[in-house]
Amino acid sequence: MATIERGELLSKQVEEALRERMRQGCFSPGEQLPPENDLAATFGVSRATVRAALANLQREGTVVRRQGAGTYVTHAAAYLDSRLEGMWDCEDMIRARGCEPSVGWLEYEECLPDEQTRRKLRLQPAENVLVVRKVFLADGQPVIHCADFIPRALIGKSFTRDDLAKNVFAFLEEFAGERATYYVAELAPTVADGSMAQRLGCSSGTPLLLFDEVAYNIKDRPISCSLLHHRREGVLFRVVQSRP
Amino acid sequence: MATIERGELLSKQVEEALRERMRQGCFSPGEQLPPENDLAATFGVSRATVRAALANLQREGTVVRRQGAGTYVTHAAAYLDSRLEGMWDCEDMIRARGCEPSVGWLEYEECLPDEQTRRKLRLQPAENVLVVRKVFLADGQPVIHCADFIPRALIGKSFTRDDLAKNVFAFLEEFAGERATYYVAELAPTVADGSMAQRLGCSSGTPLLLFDEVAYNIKDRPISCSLLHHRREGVLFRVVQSRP
DNA sequence: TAGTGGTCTAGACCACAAA
DNA sequence: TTGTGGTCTAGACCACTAG
Repeated sequence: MATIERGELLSKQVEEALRERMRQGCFSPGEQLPPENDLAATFGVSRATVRAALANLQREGTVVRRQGAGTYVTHAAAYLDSRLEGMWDCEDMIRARGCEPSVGWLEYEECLPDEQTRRKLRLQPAENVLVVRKVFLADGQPVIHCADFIPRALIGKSFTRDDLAKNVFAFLEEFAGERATYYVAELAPTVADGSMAQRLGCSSGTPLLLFDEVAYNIKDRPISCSLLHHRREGVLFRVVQSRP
Repeated sequence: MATIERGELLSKQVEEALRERMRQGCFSPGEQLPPENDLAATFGVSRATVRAALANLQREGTVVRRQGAGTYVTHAAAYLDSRLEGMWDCEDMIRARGCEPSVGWLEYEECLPDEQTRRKLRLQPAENVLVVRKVFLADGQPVIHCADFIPRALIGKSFTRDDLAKNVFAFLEEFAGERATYYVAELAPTVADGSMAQRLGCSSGTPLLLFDEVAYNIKDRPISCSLLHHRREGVLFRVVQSRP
């Protein structure tokens, strides 16, 4: 029943097989999973491979494990789509809520960054940045205001306005040959000011969730920073914490 | 130089040893770490053990790894204290920002929960909850308003007002014999209304970050839920995302 | 005491990146 | 081509929980 094949990652296949069974209700929330040795025998893989799969499920909160007691299914599996973890793209976030994403407005300019941006990107005083501002719509309703700042010097190829509608990380890979390996985001609550309210189609004073992010390449060099303002109705952020 | 001993978790010791060297500047941000085989030989452990240690460092964003290229130190190690991950306690959050935590105000009551709370805790219609409301201070300044909801039936021992000043998870372990194994939190921006503003010593309309949390025990039963309102100045939440 | 998950080893092979 | 990290195995022993 496992249909585990060589080729794909074995642990990923085991993980997906377990996930699928949970979706089908074969294992229900609160129930205990078979022991690792049984699973290893069932799938025809080593116990270490099963453990890798279970570790992934545990990290995302789908199962809870306790030494001596067993592995139990949680009902958190239902929340998997709205996780804060692994979010790299505004349009994916919107899709995760079951809406159709689009870009409703876009403008860009090349200019000298303000002091804070300059420091975040570790730029020399006279270095320019490309600033891209957009509003993302979910089923036609504005939900996210995004401002991306990219060091001008990184951009090696010429681009068009359409290229800027892409995710900043995709843009960086294509036009700067830079890959973001990690980012650091700071979360803060804020309220919409006049221009933000106008662009997001809400009234001034509406609460917004601000993500202040800086992305780095493998060499730990900052390659972009972004300010993302999320409307409360637009995106739901969930955090699942589990402990041993 | 490693001083790895039997007894403690080997992988934890390796992890700490590497962390310590990074703190001492022995490995600086942007630098490459020695290959896994070298580290294994240096510490006198197997490569799998080294990999477990590196996986932990990678997950928290302290290092970035790429197949074929190597393992690199990031500068994100400096942010380790303000992580959203692993936050289970308001006072710890406040300490993480270098402030002294205290409880500035506390009130509690036993009552019937509203419909939303009842559903979150999966309670029968007539079941009571213990509601505890407190305000946490950071160096004397109010920063977090916390409301905890605990099913009354879970509480087996009698308690005093002082017991309620504790972390809800510590309270549950002591007075209900229940351990929280994971929680699900939803983040949302909001603004202070009249009473909230008064308790938090801010003006009405001040932006706040709301955590709407539900905690579960190992059997996937909800054992408490909480509404946490954070002032922007009070707590800094950072999220570090890394990708393979 | 039996059975569970947690840790560790030694070795193998593969995929990928850089010189 | 060389060296890196990524995956997988088979087996061992330990720590904890429950009956």
